[in-house]
Amino acid sequence: MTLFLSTHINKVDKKGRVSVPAQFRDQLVGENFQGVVLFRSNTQPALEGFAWSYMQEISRRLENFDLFSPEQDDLAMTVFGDSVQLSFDGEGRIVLPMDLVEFAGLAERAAFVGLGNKFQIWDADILAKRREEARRNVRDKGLTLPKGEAA
Amino acid sequence: MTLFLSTHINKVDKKGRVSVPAQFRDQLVGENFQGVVLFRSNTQPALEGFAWSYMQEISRRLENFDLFSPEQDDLAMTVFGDSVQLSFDGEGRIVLPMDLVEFAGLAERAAFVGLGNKFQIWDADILAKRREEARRNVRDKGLTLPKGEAA
DNA sequence: TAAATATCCATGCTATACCATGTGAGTGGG
DNA sequence: CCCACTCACATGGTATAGCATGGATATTTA
Repeated sequence: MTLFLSTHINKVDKKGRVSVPAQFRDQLVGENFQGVVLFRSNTQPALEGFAWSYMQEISRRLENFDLFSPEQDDLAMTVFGDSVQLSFDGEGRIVLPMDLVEFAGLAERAAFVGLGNKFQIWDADILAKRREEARRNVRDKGLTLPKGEAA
Repeated sequence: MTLFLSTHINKVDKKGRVSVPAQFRDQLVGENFQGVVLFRSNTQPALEGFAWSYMQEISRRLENFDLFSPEQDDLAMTVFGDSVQLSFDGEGRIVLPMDLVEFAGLAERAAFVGLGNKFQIWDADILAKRREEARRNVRDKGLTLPKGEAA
């Protein structure tokens, strides 16, 4: 079971290369494909990363839609068509395509945020603001975890 | 498992030749046939490409219909009759037939869009509009993947 | 024989695999 | 308890092989 935890900040060099945190890499050993799959978050200025095997799961779920339904077309195009397969180099780095760098507003520092079976990549500064906002929401609205359902 | 991911844009030369992205090529090469099977999309101005192995899967599913039933005939005719087999040249290129080029409105740049177990070929400019629409739909309608039955 | 199609050859570029260096944390010894 | 050493991880730079692309030549077909 892959489990991405905690937040790690690494540098993005001018070619878009960035080290995937070793803790995350360790979760991916034994995969057929030594690397990650990235695509744009639908709701946030961030990239979402998965193990390649997780894409198979997504592929299976997509088949639950009716074939030729507009919803299926839209999802398939955004999920698969917008995704990229990035393999590690010898040092465990990936190269982020330019358009994804722009989409996430990535500057020098990239923040890898573990979210269980997936992770996100944020620009560190944007994430800091976003975090502050989230904390405020939790405090103001008194959000709590319901018992039972949480994984 | 074949899994077509990401979008690649390649040039179409004046003879209709276009390189199939190497990433896709690796998944398309079978024992029987070195190439790709193309269809007209039923819903969009695009071509759909499948691996040879996927065609066998479709063939298997068709056998679930009664032999010689009108449904089987109709399906088989549209599915197989409209399909085109295109083999690679030494450099991994295919030659797109004129009628398919017209159908998809292909100009200079052809976009290969990975959609999981199949891929589509779009004119790059037309795709840009369509992709924008797909992203908007996913975001506004809050489309998500349905939960799978098994984890 | 001419046109259309397939095969072969040549080239520039870019992605990626490789090598080399810096740095910080953790450990063991003094 | 503190210091030094070591190792793993992050980071920067470079070279090479694969890939996309263009053109030329052989082969087939009408």
